[in-house]
Amino acid sequence: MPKKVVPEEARRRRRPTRQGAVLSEALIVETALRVLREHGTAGLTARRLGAALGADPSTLYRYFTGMDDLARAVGNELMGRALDGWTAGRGWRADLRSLGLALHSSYLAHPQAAVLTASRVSGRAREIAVDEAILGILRGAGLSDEAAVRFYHAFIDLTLAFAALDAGSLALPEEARRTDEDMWASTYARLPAASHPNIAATAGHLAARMPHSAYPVVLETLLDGIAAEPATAPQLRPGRSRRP
Amino acid sequence: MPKKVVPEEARRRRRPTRQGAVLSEALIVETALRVLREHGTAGLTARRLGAALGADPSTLYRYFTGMDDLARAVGNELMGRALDGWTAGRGWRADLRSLGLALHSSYLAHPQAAVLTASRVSGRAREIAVDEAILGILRGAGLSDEAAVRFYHAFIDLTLAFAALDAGSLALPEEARRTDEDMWASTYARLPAASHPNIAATAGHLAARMPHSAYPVVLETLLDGIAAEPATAPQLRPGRSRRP
DNA sequence: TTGTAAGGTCAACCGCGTTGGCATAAGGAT
DNA sequence: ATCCTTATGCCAACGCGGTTGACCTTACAA
Repeated sequence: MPKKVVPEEARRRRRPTRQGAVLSEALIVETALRVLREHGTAGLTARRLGAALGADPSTLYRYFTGMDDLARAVGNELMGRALDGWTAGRGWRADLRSLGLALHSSYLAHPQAAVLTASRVSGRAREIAVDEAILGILRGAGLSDEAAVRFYHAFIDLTLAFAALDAGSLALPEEARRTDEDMWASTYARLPAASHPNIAATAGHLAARMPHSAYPVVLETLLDGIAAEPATAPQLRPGRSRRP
Repeated sequence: MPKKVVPEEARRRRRPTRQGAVLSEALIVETALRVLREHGTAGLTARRLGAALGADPSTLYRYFTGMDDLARAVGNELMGRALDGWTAGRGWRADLRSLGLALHSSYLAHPQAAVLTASRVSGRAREIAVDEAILGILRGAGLSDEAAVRFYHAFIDLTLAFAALDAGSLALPEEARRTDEDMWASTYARLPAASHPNIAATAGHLAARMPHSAYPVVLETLLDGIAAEPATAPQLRPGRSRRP
């Protein structure tokens, strides 16, 4: 058992496993994403990941201190993928909106992985890059440092919190997911108007809206809130505001 | 092993366990909350809960179909506790704000339980009661059914998503929590201004704000968004708006 | 008073993360 | 080319997890 994990950039010897695979941190993370997709959130086990890699489970401890550490590496990978498919330059509001949606959908593209990682701070490089980008947009929009941090905090936590929540239902086994979605059309729609007048009156709207994410709605109200914040620097470029 | 779980209200025989305890769904849920607080999110195991109740682990399967079902019952309990400590009647904006904060703090009062349950829909009675209350406030404020449902969805998902996120860090072992919080004062504060100018410039604000929840900030922007929605009914009582 | 089955217990199954010991081959030094 | 070191892989085992099937035992209905 390793006394310490060797950092990826210091690795020299790449001994193939008995079954011929040459391991690396990137290969393990990538394989973990595949295993998560195929076997679900609880299906990422050291034994199964080892088998998928053609390696002994204990070998993973040469690369990560434990399954927890591996999970954080997976989270960092999702952050990086979001940032890769994103470009700035169309004004603070459009940039912030597109970054939020990119993060949200990067996580939802791997729901089982998102459930496992979205609530944890990895502190790794690509996560820090995302933080830097958000603060840059807000400060570039002319907000004071205090306001920039206040809204950075709101923005990133909102995005990750919704990523985790929305991923939660997507990550359910197909059958359970349909059951949950149907609940709005069955259980809730059948509550008697006498005891639950408001649910009864809106059952149709509920069934139509609840299976989708509320993230875009809340994100827009947050952007409205940012737009209403007085700027302290002259370069404020006002985005499309709710009250033009 | 039971073929089927007998619903709580149909139970007749209350045989005490070998160690004298008389079981019930309520006692089990209450004990689960205690075990969660004492042993953490991963510490709620059938064996440990059985021991805390003075019963065999397999006895739990007479009351719940599995640990998953038990978790949903715990979540329903947290919903109920929030609703118990809440009263309406001070206008839609104050009512919605206080209900959101009540839910948020009810979950944060049991962080280990919140992590386990906040992302799951229980479909049980007290959760439905919360849904009915929210829809009632919004429709009572004069919103159209469509708008009421849109903002109900945003409100409940926002609240639960933040409850889960914020509970996540509170539920960490004391040492890990301090490490996470200190990260803003150590790792982030030490990033060179050359590569991360925006983080470097705001390090002080970050260290001060990040350990707290962003929920109140986002909630207010959502309430602003609701206030800006045109009412279709005459009884709209405008709350304190951002633009008076 | 008696029969039934609800609600307990017991023992066992298999999978989990993790660890200590060991084998081997990669790659720098000579 | 050869040797030596040690990184990196494998193996076996530990304790704990959820869950199950078979089996008692006793509260209640008839």
